[in-house]
Amino acid sequence: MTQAAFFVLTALADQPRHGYGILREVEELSDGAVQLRVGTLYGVLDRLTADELIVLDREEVQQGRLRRYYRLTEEGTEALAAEAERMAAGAGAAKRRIAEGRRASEGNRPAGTVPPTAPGLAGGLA
Amino acid sequence: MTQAAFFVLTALADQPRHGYGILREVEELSDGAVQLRVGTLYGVLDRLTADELIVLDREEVQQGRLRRYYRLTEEGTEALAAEAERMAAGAGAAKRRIAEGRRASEGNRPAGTVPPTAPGLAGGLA
DNA sequence: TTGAATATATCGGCAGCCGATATATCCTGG
DNA sequence: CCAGGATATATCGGCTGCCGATATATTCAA
Repeated sequence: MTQAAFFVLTALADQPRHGYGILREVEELSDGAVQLRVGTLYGVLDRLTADELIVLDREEVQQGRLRRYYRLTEEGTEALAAEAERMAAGAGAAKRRIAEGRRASEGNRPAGTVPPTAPGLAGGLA
Repeated sequence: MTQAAFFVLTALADQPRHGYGILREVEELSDGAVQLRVGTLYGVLDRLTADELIVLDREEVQQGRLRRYYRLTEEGTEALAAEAERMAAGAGAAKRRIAEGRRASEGNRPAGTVPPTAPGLAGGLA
């Protein structure tokens, strides 16, 4: 799953939204870190629809402007949950390895000089 | 940062590795979930080198076969840590939103019928 | 009346992943 | 002895997918 698809699914996870609303929501939920582009959105929407991860919920006309609302399917919710799990596992693996690398480059120092930052190495990537 | 680049950096986070070793390491650290392809690897390696996130550590000849070892630069370690942070935040945001969506679709039901599965809503996305 | 925000959509360029392919060595099994 | 698989490097073309630019239309504020 691409980054863009992940964020679209995430934006739709709590409630149905229309295209432009997804754009704003992704920016907000990522605290401005992720800016989903208009040119990216509709391709993603088409692909997610084709994969049946999202579905057209309804169409509304608000103040003369068409709003096309999408919502997650059950399959889409599962796919998003699985992806979130993989990302969390990947992030955890990276963090542990960085810590390992730091320990290795620090070399053997007199016992007790290293602050106990080391986390447990439990858990892998699904 | 692409997924492939992320996993290459992760594989290199604890110690220098050569190309083929990265391939095996990524598969192992992801528990078989991620299979980095040979055709993908060298492009990633070139780009990461150009971006100075990794650097050629040394070359060895083991049993007549060349091994080209790469290692993370300080910048590479920082970039990986930052990406891991973003991924963890994104994963957390997705999980919270899925939970919110579940609550919304469940509607108002008689108090006490819903098992207390709801996790804490702490943390945002950087 | 001009510009920004809202709202949709398309298209071409470019970046990047992947399968196929190539080359070469070493080891194991038949 | 030789075929096949693992180890190890690298390249190339095709396809997918992101992004900037562009187009259209309405509403509202300056």
